[in-house]
Amino acid sequence: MGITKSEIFNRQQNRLATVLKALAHPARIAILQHIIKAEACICNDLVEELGLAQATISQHLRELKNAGIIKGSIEGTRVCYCIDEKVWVQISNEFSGFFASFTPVKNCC
Amino acid sequence: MGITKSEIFNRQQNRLATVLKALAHPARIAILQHIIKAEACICNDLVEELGLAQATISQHLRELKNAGIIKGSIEGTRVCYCIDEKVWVQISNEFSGFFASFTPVKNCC
DNA sequence: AGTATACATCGCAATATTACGATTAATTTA
DNA sequence: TAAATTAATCGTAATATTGCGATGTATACT
Repeated sequence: MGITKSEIFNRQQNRLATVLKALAHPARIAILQHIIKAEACICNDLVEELGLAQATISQHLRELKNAGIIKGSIEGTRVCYCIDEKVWVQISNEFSGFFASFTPVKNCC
Repeated sequence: MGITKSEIFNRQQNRLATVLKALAHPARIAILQHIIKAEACICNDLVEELGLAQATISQHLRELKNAGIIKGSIEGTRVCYCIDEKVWVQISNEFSGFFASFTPVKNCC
């Protein structure tokens, strides 16, 4: 099949999985780290920084943007990307909530 | 191509991406939530709980196991799965570190 | 021994992802 | 206006993922 059966899972599970998928690629991790490090925004620098083709970087940026993690604003011929603070905090909280939901048990394995 | 160029990213980026990928599916999120909720371990219950075929659940469990997130111990004809506490904490810390690395800036977008 | 139970694995079909060259669109500079 | 710059999109090839039926394997029950 190859198609995820989203309808059998709840909204939270699908949402979490979607965000995780957006983050689940080394190039996209690297892109986010660079955006964070550069403090300000980025664009074509990433192509030189990462050593991937421009089309590939653009595709990764689109995925991050679709997930709402980053946002871009047009500045002349360039596009300035940066972290969407609101979403970042929200995701961060969802994640800590998820990880905090587990508390070690002794009676198993 | 369809193949990720892992060699151009560092160990941390690849590691983070791998773990994220293992978590990035609603079925695997649901499996983890069920294991956590049931406190003890699980096995065939997941097939009835989630409504996916046994082969499919088994495949998802293998991915979680490969990522080190869960571990299973054989108990007769059954296999008891549970969260690997050590790895869970480690991942949790890596994630909070990653999210904490961003601090809001004003001069952009 | 023979049957039942619980999982893992194989093989397949449908679909998604990754990467890139080529092209297009918009803006800036000469 | 022409050329240059920047980035999005299209099309395509290679590969990965998702899901399942069928089959294999190991242990438990009778």
